[in-house]
Amino acid sequence: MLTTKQKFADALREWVEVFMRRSMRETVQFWKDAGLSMPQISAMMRLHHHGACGVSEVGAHLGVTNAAASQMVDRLVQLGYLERAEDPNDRRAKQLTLTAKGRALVQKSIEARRRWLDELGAVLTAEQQTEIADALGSLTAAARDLDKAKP
Amino acid sequence: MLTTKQKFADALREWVEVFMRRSMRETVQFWKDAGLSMPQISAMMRLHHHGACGVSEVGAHLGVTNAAASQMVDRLVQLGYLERAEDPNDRRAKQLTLTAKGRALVQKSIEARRRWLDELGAVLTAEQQTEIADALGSLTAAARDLDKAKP
DNA sequence: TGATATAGTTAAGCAGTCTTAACTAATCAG
DNA sequence: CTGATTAGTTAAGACTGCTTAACTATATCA
Repeated sequence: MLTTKQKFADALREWVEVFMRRSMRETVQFWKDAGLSMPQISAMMRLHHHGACGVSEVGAHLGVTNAAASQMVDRLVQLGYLERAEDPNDRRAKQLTLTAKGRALVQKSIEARRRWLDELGAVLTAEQQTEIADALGSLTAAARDLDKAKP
Repeated sequence: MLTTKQKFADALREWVEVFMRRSMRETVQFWKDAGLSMPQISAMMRLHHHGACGVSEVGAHLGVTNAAASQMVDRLVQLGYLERAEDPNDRRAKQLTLTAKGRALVQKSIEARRRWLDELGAVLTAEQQTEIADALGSLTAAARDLDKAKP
């Protein structure tokens, strides 16, 4: 018989198969339509979620050298999605932030996914929706804790 | 005040966001270490989940031209991850399949994500795990229904 | 049979990503 | 102050990924 742990892992694995493949593909497609690549998306998402940071942090996040990060940031600045200002505390460092244009694009990408998720609500009862919302709340909290523990 | 529907949508959106960021980053990193890129991953995953198919199907899946798909497939064949055989029913078409080497790599990537999911289970109580498993079950079923209705 | 459509390949060209190596400029440690 | 470290940039070179356009070979239709 299956243990609680195994059932949990199986449910999660199945969910990943159905959802992730769809969501990942759609997301990449959205950004490709906007003329941006995976690394560029990752960089902008990093800034959206973690706020301003330096060039090396972006590089570390993507697992590339500072040189690569610098070049990529430069392209995003040219395109008007990022702003690259001098850090007032350390004049060697730069503070990267999303411009209004950058924030708008991130927002649009999030909206696009939301529309698909909304369709799901339509085929579930109110009771199911409440249960699922609660369960996913714990799951999200657990994932965030794990991220904090070892980012 | 938030409606049931809104709470549901928010919980789902948040979870997808947290999971996507983490999973996408880790997956891409894993394959980069193996010397492969996102499109190459997608192509191999497509073959893993849907079985053998032709070059154009891979292209359609990735949203690129046949020429691009053909070139990419060629690289994967050179690297020994894919096999490109003639379709016996239609000699114009090719049947792409994963080689043993290709299957091994896909398996290793799936294992890598499973480890993270295990960690997630470790910080949740048995009760929470059961609730979440149930919730994800309904969610996955609903998503499959939706896919059948309009694929 | 002959015209047309389909599956895939090849070539040329452009842009993005990445690396290493050499460099500038600012900060820090002694 | 001097030397070492740190943040970031720049340049050269290799490679991927993509596109369009031209091409081969097979299949289908009338």
